[in-house]
Amino acid sequence: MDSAPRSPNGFLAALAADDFELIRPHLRTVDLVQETVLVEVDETLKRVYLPHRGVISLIVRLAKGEHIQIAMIGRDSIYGSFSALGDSTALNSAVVLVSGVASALDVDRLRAAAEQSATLRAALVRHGLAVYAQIQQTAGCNATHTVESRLARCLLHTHDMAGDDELVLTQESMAQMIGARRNSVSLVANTLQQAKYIHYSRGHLEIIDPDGLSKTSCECYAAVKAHYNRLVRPRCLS
Amino acid sequence: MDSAPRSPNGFLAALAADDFELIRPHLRTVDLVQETVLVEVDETLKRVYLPHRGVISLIVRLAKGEHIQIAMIGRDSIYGSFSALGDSTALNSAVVLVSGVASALDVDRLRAAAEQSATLRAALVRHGLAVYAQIQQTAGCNATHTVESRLARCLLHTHDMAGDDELVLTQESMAQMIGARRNSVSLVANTLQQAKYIHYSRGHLEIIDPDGLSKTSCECYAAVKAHYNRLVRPRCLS
DNA sequence: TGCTCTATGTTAGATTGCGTGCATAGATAT
DNA sequence: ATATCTATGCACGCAATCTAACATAGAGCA
Repeated sequence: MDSAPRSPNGFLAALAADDFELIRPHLRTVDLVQETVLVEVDETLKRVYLPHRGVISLIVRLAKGEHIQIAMIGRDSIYGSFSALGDSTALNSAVVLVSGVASALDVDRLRAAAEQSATLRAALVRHGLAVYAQIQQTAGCNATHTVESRLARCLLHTHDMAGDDELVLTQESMAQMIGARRNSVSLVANTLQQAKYIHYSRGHLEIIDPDGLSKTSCECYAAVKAHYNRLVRPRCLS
Repeated sequence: MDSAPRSPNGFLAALAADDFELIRPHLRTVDLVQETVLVEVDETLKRVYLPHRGVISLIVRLAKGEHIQIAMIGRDSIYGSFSALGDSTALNSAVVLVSGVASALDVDRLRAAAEQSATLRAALVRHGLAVYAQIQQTAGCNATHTVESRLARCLLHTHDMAGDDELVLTQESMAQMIGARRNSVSLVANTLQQAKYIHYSRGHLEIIDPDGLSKTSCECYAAVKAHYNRLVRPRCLS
């Protein structure tokens, strides 16, 4: 019970031994390279991804070329859980936000395994719901909260998901994540830096004071964390 | 094939005969009364709902007492599909937005049936994903689109979901749906009325020109419709 | 009929964030 | 060292929306 985790990915580590055996032979390790598009909306998802390090960003592309981030997948979770349970047409686009490493697995293999195991299906549903919880909170947050709150929230989430204090992120990409303009982000990022919550320079961002960021963030950070704790019991959102 | 539909609810009507038989004995008809809270976030969902008429609104409650609508469930779909597949703790609150009638079914019964039938599970996943698609579009929409576009989109969706041109809806409730203030809604609702797209009076709203509303609406309406058509093949979002 | 409540209309000022453009400075290449 | 590129800082005007308050008019009730 207190042995080292079988996998650095939370989804895999929490699986029952039987379920893990069903998919273990098919796992491949892949690099997650920042900016790589894993899948676009309406394409068929071929592989699910289980990050060990790094973050996958789920985004909705809008008509004017904007792309709004709706959720993030990190080392605690899996991208593509619902695809394995049913329809493998991607509902959104997935892009690597922070470089890292992941296990990858053919959707068909995972689907076959899920058809054999109710507990595996249950795990996939729970992880899918954790993403669902993120998305609904994003919807509420985007409707009413300020750019400053949303940025703080987003940085906290990224920090948790990546499990690393240093992130490679420009203000431009942060702006796209929260659906704001770059100059608006520049302003509030400056404020956060002066408050010593973060430090950044030319695309390198360091989270110095997560508690400080929490104060600036809206309640959405805590709300998502609570859902995650119940559904996924993550290591990084402890 | 061209017989009358077995049920006025799209989810039930599209089920294979075997799957329908699994749950038919447990269906109960219930009234959906406007403003009724079906479940609050973090409560255990007892029953799933399959509207024949009327609309159920899924909302996220935020810290300052706001409640933002993230999706709607109408006569084509089911509220609680994911609860039956896995975790039955509600991730959001569900409130009756437009009065009507629904079939209701104990979550436990549906879960038991789903455990016996892979095709039933697949249908539940597809309907759950249709809601997921709504929520992610709401997230993007709330981030960047104007109150006017969002209101037009929301009215079109409600119109489709309810399958009725006349809705009982105040400007206050519309405002809460899209996460805006009542006076902002008053302004744009006025514009829409002058354009002869809608007519309203003291809580009674009539959709006169859906095509006109489509022009005012952002692309999010069409995007959700496309996902629905693929996943659910609804009758009302033809 | 008159009273009251609720839904809607309207206004004014404040604020947030956008659109645009440009300046600056660190990083990289030559 | 110089040039160039990219990330960031910043400023100005503008549009959308919020906050707050008040006016009005149907609807229902006494």
